[in-house]
Amino acid sequence: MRRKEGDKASEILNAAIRIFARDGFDKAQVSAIAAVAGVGTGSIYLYFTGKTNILHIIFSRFWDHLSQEMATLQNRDPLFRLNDQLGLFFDHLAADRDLARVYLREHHRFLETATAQERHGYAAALETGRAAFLEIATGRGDGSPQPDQVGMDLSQAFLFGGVRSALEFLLSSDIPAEKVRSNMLTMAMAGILAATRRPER
Amino acid sequence: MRRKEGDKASEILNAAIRIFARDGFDKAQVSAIAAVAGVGTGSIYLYFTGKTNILHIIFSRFWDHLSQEMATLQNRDPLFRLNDQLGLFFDHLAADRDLARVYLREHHRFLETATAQERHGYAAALETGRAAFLEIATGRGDGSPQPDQVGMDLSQAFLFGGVRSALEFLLSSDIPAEKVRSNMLTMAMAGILAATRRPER
Amino acid sequence: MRRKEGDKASEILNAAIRIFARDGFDKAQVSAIAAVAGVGTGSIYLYFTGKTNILHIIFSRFWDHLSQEMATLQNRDPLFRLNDQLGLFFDHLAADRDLARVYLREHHRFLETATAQERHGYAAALETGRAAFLEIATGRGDGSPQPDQVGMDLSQAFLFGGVRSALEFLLSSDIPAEKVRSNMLTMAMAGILAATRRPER
Amino acid sequence: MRRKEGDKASEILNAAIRIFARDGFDKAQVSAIAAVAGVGTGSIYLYFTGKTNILHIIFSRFWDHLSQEMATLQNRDPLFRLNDQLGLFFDHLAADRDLARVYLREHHRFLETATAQERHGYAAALETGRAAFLEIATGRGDGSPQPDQVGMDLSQAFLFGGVRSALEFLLSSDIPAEKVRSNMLTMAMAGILAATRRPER
DNA sequence: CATGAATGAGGTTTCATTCAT
DNA sequence: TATGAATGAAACCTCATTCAT
Repeated sequence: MRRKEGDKASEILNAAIRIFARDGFDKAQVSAIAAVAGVGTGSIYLYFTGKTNILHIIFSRFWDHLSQEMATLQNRDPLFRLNDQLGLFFDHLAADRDLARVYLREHHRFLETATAQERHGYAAALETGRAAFLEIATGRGDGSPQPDQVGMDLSQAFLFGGVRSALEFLLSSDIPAEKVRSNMLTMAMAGILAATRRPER
Repeated sequence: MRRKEGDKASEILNAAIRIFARDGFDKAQVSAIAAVAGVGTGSIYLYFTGKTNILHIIFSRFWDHLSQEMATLQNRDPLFRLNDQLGLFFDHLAADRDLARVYLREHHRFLETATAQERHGYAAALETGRAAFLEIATGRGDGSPQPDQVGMDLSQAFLFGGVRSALEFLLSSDIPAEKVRSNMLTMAMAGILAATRRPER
Repeated sequence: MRRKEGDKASEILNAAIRIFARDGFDKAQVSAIAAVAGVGTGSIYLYFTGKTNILHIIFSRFWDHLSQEMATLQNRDPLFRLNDQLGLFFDHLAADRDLARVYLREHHRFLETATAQERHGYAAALETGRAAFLEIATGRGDGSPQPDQVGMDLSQAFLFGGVRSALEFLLSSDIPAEKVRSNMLTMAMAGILAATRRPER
Repeated sequence: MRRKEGDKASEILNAAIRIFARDGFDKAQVSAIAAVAGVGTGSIYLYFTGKTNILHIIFSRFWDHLSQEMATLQNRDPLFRLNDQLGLFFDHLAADRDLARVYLREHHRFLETATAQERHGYAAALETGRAAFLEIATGRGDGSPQPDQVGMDLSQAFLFGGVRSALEFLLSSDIPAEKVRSNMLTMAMAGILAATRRPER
């Protein structure tokens, strides 16, 4: 009588996403997660060190998976690659709206309290995006020896914020994900181009 | 024997912003707010119905002020007007980093639980931005009778998300606000243009 | 623009009876009493030492008045006198149902915490009843030198309990006070007779 | 490793009776109950929904037990049966003076706030007494087709009030319970007879 | 490994009382 | 006298975490 897939830890993570999405992290009760996961309350602590740890692992796994998939995107054109990366990020969250909800409301906790180890996948994903960005900037470069790193990081952040809002929009409306996705990417691409365009002479 | 500046309610709101920024809404203690405000714990309840109400009023006042200032922006070119609006939004939050922090982490609670009355300023600000957006879309229009409203709302959301991330970036770095602001606006403008551009023939 | 009758203290006492009847002593708020009395909250403390003191004075005045009226009952037959006394007690509370409610629920606090001074009227009323009782017992006596004082006190208490329940009954029904009163007195008289009857030979 | 006697819920109820008797319901602290019961404060809420619920269950159990025992009283003479019922009521409370104290001061809360379910035993006890009363009234009847129901209810209430006062008397004196009991029943019987006696021709 | 009964620290809110005006 | 804004102590209840079984 095995559960659909994966071990008990995954069951718990999955249940936690539902509960965090419904109640928010602070109001969420560990016992509720256990109930949804179909395990005893105490069993949670066999797999996780506590409620916060569950949240960390949720995002840790999310970013691990995402960064791995991002690494497989091989489009030669860095602009399209970045486009694909953002699309992938959007798709992963659009596919699990509860997870998206948790991302929107609780991801800051992950960044604030997770260990470097737990943030590894996140850092990797960020770096992958950064690489594409750099390639765009230098590729268009006509010799510019020092692309503005700060500006690039900010641009990258800006795009993430845009995708974030697109997800928020998706959750609060009945618009098909595909339409939101394409609109969102249109703006993102334009933003990238603007950000990497060299200041007028 | 008046208080330093403003009434006691404002003192409490101000203190709450500091505490919410430091501890987050859920962990924030009313007694800590009272201590920072220099009033007795019970006095909080003379001015507010509870902790949640304080949060609502913080954002309610913020949006009321902002929407009023946004209404004064009179640039004839809607694109520049929108640019000014986003800048204004950014400036208000960049000027009070604790408030920005609270905005980033707790604004969703405001949208989820505040009354329509409390959300009035927010709605007004949104509408002001929407109007500029519509003007851009139709102004550029060559007869297009029905600008895509959903697309416009999404674009607006996208921009807010971008500004949001710019603020997040600002808080986590030592970059001067001015630099973040200009970079952010560059991307925003490019996004707007892309969003309102008619699909290629 | 004087109030109907009496001074501010009486207004407060009257208001307190309404509030105590409605909310119970513990839940009753001093500010609510002040509001009903039409005075400022702080003014309460010009006339009374606190909430408990108000309760004490309510009952103190009640018993003072009652004991004085009881002293005027001059029926020569002690049985009828006792009957009149119980009737008087009933009438006073039946005439002010809020006061009756307060009596039913809070009188024990008066006995437990009031000073001897405050309980003076109560003691006097009790003594008046006791005297009638004793007269009945000895009057019927055929030489019994020592009427059973304990038994008499208990009998008196029993009667008070009966009247108490009659009042409770009155408050929870629509029966006319007069009917309740007469039924109640019928039982009381029978009880008295039984209590003072000498054990069968 | 079982607890001394009974389950933890009973321990808590027992402790609550002591604390309610000592401090009154409103002043009683849940933590004090827990301490006396020898459990953690939080454990209270595993067995009861709150402080009020504890009070309800105390009286609910009391009346359940009492009504069951009352049902076993089989004296053919309804007068003696009623006598036994009152005696039983007295005995149960005289046997636990703290419970008696709680009854005297807090029973009205039970009647005012308990659910019909919780009041079931109370209603049953009342009905048992009513039945005996009716039997007395009709048994003595010489054809009276409609005994005065209101008068009977009032008489029953009167008796309960008398027993109530007897208990109050018992608590405030050193008189042996047995003496209080017999005196009390003497008066009660006389009252019943008077109440059920047909008005003189 | 698994459980869930038990714990107790901790926080929001109420309200009797005070006192500056 | 009269006021009512201000106070702050106090208490119910929740829930993350533990541990005996």
